[in-house]
Amino acid sequence: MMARGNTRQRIQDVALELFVEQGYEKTSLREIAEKLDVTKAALYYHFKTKEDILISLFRDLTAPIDELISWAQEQPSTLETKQEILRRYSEALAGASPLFRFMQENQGTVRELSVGENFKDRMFALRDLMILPDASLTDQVRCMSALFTMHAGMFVLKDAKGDPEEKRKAVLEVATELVVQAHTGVTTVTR
Amino acid sequence: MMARGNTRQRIQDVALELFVEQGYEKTSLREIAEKLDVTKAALYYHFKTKEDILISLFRDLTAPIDELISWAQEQPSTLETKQEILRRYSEALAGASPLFRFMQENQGTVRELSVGENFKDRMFALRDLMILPDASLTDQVRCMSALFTMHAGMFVLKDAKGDPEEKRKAVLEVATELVVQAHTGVTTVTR
Amino acid sequence: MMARGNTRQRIQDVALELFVEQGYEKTSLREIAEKLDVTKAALYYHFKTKEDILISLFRDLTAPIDELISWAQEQPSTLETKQEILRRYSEALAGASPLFRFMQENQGTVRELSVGENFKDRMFALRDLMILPDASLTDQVRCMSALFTMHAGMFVLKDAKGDPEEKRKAVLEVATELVVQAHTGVTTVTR
Amino acid sequence: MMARGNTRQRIQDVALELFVEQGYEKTSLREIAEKLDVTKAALYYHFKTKEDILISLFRDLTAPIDELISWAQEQPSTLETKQEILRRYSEALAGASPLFRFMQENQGTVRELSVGENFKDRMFALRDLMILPDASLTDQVRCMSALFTMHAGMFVLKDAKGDPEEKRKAVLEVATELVVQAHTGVTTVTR
DNA sequence: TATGAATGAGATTTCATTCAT
DNA sequence: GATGAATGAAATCTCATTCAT
Repeated sequence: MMARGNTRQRIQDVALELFVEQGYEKTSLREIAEKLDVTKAALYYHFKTKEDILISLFRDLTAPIDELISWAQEQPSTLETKQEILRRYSEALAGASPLFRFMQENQGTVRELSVGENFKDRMFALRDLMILPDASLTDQVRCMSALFTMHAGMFVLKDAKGDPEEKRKAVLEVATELVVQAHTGVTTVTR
Repeated sequence: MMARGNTRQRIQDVALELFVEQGYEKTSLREIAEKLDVTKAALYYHFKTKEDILISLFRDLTAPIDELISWAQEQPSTLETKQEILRRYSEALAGASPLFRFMQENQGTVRELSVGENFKDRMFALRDLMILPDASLTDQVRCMSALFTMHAGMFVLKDAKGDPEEKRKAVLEVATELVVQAHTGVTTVTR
Repeated sequence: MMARGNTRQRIQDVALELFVEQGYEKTSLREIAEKLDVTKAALYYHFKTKEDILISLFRDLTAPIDELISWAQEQPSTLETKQEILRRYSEALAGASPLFRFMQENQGTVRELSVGENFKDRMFALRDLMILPDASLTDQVRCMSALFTMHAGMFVLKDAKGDPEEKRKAVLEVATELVVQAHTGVTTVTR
Repeated sequence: MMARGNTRQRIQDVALELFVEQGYEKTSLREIAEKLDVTKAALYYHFKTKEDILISLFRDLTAPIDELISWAQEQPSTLETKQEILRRYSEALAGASPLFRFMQENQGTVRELSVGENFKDRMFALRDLMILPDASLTDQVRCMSALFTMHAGMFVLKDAKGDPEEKRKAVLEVATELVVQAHTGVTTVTR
């Protein structure tokens, strides 16, 4: 009989780990339960359904992004604000990177989960904060690209050599440049 | 009773449609069979397993990319070559966009399928063709970002207004700029 | 937080309500507990098992019937006695009509519960009190029919218009006539 | 490997037997499958859900009753018609008596199944055919009682001694008398 | 008096797959 | 080329029940 009281948290941890590793659909509750050395029924004491575990995981991710969005919506829509958004977003991503990787790799599955909508909404909100309404198509692509560079960058560079913090900086730099360029039509020459 | 003989093709079409819409795991053979108005057993006459259907779909996607890669490997590693790679890649993507979207949204699931490895290999080959071995971290990010911009661009801009061909051009333009910048340290000012 | 001490009673009330509405099997302890805003474990403080709740409910129903039966067994087996039995039975039924309805609609489930036997025994005892041992088959049917008319009448006429007390009287009248007829071979002409 | 082709029918037979014996809820598909020596999955080849098995069983019961109802609706609403209805109903019941007993004993469970409504509708249709719209409350009870006498009679007299056909006749006789009485105000003296 | 946490057993259902015809 | 019938494995989920606190 081991120390309890943290079971809910432990379920979340193990579930996230397995969801990331194998995908949501391929991870069974049996697997989660076995890894925790509890019964399947115990999972149902803490979460109403399998999807519920996922949802609870998402709340932890979306909270910081929600904060970021509402902060941003109160700022003037200047280039400086946008640079700050990217900076903060970069940190939020780094802080929840496994979940984010899961998100990225399971879009298809997650799409029809109730949580999917929520996430999409966040992405669109962010996009609207980055984009200039009357910008050229090319500049709009730049802004989207800035966001996606940050998403992708996180785990694409995972197997590249180098310090993670340095890599994050490099990704942020490229993303920032894209936004600057979308706003000013020039780029800071970086060498 | 209509003339058949094209069942294999029809299976592929319906399967792709459903895989894209719902994901691979969530699509059952029953569903595919019902939509085709044949029995599940009929599917097994044409394909050895469910995964086999997926693999057959991938061959159609990977073939053009393989051609692109082997063509590129015989070219000199110049900026012009890379620009041409992006141009050709853009077209390959546009030609198989549903499958590509499926790929993107089901990375997690597809990863452990035999087909997953194949795809990853292609991506790495492409990356190696775009990147300069001794480039700065930032420039490497730019090259990756160029590739991902193209992936994302396809379906992120799906709901944006405007002609698809124009959008493709805009995406290609931004991607090209990123690569140019990674190679020369400057950007073509686009206005 | 309101003053308690009546929890046992409240459990019985809610359980009866749900058992009647959904059947015994389909009603879970979770449901009962939730409706009472206590935990399932609390139910187990008051009752040893789920079946125990049912049994406790039955005691309230069977007590008046038991009284009726033992009273009847001490009376002479005359037509007047039988009419009085029906009269009293009618009142007992009216007083516990939800439970009776449950009984009626869940015979199948209740049959193998220990409580089932008890109930059947009561029914047979009543039948033996109503029937003449050497009566014709037809007259025996009349006596059974009298009893069942009363059971059914209660809730079959539920959606019919009219005052419940009047309906009870009408049912009792028909039942009484059946017994009279079984005993005398004639019927009181009622118009 | 035994002779097949009749599996669907065998499932229905075994299911009815167990449903009658233990109730619908308490009968598991495992049990049915085991008794048939097939796997649970085989049941799902023939029926979409557990409820579906029940529904299929009901169709066999309701068909003759439906015929009876539509025949009756085309007849003049005379006493003779009503006597004929009872006669035919008696036969229909005798022909499907296990199913009917199940129905009677599982009203609670069956009520919310889609099949429940159907059944209720039939009962109401029959009632409307038997009842005189402007009859006294007592006469209405007599008509309902006639119907219920027949339902109950079937299996209440099961353990009584005597030939089933004779018992059926006796039940029919009592039911008929009730209807006659409701229509004429007198009873045929039967001795 | 009650709760929080958990269990063991079992329910219904779904799936990919097989094979004789 | 295809079907009808079935299987074995596993999935999600529910339930009555227990027990330390």
